[in-house]
Amino acid sequence: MTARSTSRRQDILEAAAQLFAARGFHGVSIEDLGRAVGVTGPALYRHFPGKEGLLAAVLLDVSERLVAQGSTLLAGAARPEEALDALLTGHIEFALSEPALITVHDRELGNVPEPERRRVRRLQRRYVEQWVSVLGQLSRGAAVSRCRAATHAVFGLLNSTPHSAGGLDRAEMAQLLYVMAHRALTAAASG
Amino acid sequence: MTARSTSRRQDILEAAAQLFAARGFHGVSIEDLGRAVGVTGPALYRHFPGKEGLLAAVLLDVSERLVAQGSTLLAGAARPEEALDALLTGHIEFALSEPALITVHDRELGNVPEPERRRVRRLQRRYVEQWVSVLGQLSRGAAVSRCRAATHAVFGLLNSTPHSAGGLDRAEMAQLLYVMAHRALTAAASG
DNA sequence: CTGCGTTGTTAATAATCACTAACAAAGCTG
DNA sequence: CAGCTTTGTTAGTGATTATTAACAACGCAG
Repeated sequence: MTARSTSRRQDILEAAAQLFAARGFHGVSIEDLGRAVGVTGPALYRHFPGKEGLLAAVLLDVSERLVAQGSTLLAGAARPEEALDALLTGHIEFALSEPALITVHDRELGNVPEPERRRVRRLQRRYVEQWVSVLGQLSRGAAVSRCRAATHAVFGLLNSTPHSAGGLDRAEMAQLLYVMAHRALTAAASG
Repeated sequence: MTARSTSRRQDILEAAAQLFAARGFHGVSIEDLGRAVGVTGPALYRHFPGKEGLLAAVLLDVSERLVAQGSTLLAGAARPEEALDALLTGHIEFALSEPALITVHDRELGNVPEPERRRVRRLQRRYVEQWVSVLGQLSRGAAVSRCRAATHAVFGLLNSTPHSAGGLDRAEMAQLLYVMAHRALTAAASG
């Protein structure tokens, strides 16, 4: 694999994330994807096995990055409070930097074929469990199912960024999301 | 319009909400929609002008119901604290009762053609403004753009229910969502 | 230079899709 | 009962789609 083909492949992945986020998997054609990187549709088959395989590559990439980031952050945190702070800050940074990836990540799993689908699900589950374990440490006595539901709810809050997008600048938005998510989680952990 | 045709029309709308929520607008065919209510595909054209018109009807219905519910609740609330409580409880009830409608409502606007699209957008905006006005009363000094962002974020939190779905029973989930959303909003209003 | 792998192209294929046309049953209205 | 409306059917039609085939330019290794 040459340097040129690597960057072309990366261009396709990024364009695909943008288009899938904006119009949904079935709302984007192979021709659309090619045009977005300046080639014709069938050229994509030189880089990916097909449309579903392209989506699978996008989802595997984002899922792996989230889990890897989570592992790194958890390893560097001494106390659970620090861990929660790191997870929140990291996820917010990710959501604000790559809104298209975040959108595709929680909408398009259903269009990924097996066996990649199973792998993506596993990674998503592992990322959720990283949050759940921190939440469990912070709230003695809270049921795991409650921590899991709270984590999903906070993901919904944080991942709403791509859809609201609006009037706040990035720093204000990051701070707002942090304080809202933090309060929501501590409320869930102590309720 | 006979009683039978009304119920058939309603059946189609409900089936369409389910299918659009599960697979996305472009992931559902007219044949799929017909089969879901026990008729062939083309029979739908007796009740709706086409696939886009059907989606528009679904979105107009849910948008109107949310605004109407919001108006009723706001009219019955004496103080802003009561209003917020009512909006939260009402939205949670809606999201838990009709997850498919909630999902379609915040994903499929882009596939609604003009001029219905404009009407749906207006209704969605009015519903957001109902929340924003209450939030503004509760937090003197907070910028409107901040209140709007906080409202969108809380919608993301509350509307995450369809995707997590999991281990909690309905009453527990409702209470968890309430406390998380309430804390998140008061944090946003006072930060 | 020669030859080969890489990365494109255009053209064709087969499937699917939204939608229309033509026709049929069935119920209400006169 | 006769006729019109409602609601359905099956059989097209034309457009779009994902994918494959066949072929061309191009860079690079020998």
